[in-house]
Amino acid sequence: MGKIKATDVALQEIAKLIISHKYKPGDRILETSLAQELNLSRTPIRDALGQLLSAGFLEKPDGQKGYIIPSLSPEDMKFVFQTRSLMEGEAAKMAARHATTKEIEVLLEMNESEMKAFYDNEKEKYANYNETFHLTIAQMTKNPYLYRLIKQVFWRSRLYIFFFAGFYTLDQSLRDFRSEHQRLSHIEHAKLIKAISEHKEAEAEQLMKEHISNTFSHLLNPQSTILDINNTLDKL
Amino acid sequence: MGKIKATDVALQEIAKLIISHKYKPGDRILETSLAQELNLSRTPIRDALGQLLSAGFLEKPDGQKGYIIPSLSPEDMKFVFQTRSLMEGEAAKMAARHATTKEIEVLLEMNESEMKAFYDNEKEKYANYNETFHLTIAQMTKNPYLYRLIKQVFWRSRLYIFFFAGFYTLDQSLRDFRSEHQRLSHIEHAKLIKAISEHKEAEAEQLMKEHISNTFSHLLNPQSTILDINNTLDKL
DNA sequence: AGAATCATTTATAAATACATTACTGTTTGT
DNA sequence: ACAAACAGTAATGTATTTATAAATGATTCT
Repeated sequence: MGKIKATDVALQEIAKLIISHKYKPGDRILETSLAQELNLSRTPIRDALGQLLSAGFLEKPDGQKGYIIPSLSPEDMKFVFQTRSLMEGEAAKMAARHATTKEIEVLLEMNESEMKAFYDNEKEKYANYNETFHLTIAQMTKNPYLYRLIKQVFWRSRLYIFFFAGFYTLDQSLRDFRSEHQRLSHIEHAKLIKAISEHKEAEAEQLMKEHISNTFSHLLNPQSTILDINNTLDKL
Repeated sequence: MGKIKATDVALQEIAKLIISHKYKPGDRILETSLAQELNLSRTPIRDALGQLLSAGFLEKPDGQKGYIIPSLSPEDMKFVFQTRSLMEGEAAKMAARHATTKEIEVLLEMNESEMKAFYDNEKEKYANYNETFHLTIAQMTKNPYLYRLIKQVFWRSRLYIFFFAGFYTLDQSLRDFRSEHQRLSHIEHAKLIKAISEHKEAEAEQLMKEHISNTFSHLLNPQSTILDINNTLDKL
């Protein structure tokens, strides 16, 4: 039977600790303390930290002990989203090229659920559907390497999404504030699906790049209405 | 003092075992046997295998024991080089945008050494300079994520280079055969450096993509003269 | 007081030991 | 003869121990 491995438990839990702001950017994380906190031996913790490291979710200062949560900065954020734009733009293009009716259906269903989660104000769900959407398109390239790499940067970008978009934020006022300005990401998704289903490669690529650029601008500056069609990322 | 860690030793040694064809694509690798072979405990071996896994140099079949050397196929190879083309193409463009005189100098020196290694028929050195060249350009983007991902795919592509280009091949006749048809990669590098130093972004991108495409075609079919300017990868 | 040195504590790297799961070969039943 | 089932073996997952390196804090010296 499928048994859950301690390593995977550790992975989930560590990610959760970061997402829930228990550990913040800049903080040091130690194997030992985590092992205690999660009631596991250091081995699975080590494995999990290793994975998070290679996923770019953590960093290891060399010659020093422990791991650190990467500190977030607008510049770093720019790099992350720039990379996403390049890779996911290409992915959208390839998806548009090869998309089957079955795949389109899946995307449409996903978009439905996403919309529902949005109107029900279920942010965590919304975030999860968002991830699934982006990764599904990455998978539609049929290129396993592209998929793998996109997944990595996407994970890295989640750090920004979680810290700046106010999921799980303890500060309720900030939370409310952000909600009001939440972007209508799913609408952009819908447009993208349309372009993909019509096999319009260039358009799909363009829409994806704009979408990612919009996410970027909005995270940086939530009150701004997203109107700039020109790729914000390119201007930086 | 700087002390060499057992994990790093393991990394080097395992890579060497693969490169030297002691383990071939499709083979299963076991922690235990490696530990014995390298006279190390399982812990550093585990760490090293984990790193090679996330670098795409190994795969882990789930529900099964051991790691496997990914089996090589033209299709898989296409995916690898397609991804390299996308990412390194962009890298070349960005490098052309930001290149400083100092950086150009470094590239030129590298190209010199590369040329020398070629004429001295020092294949291993030649391969190493090649890697350094590509990764240096990736670094010139200043985007750490792009760099990291490029490094990963590059490593994956090395499997093909090592198995198909006849470095370290035990079969001497194959080795000789390949040598005669060795590509003048460094000449393409030189052209690329020129474009970068003149800040011709589009040209640099194009040259890099062609270069990677040429490498691909040549590995697939060594006797072919490389003349097709049209991107072979795009046609597949 | 402030810097430098040393001793102590704490954390990691590596090795080992134990528990669990996948693999192998044999046997048994049809 | 072939498949299913079982037992035994070997490899992995996890825990623990040991050895080494880093961080901390006290102490001394200037």
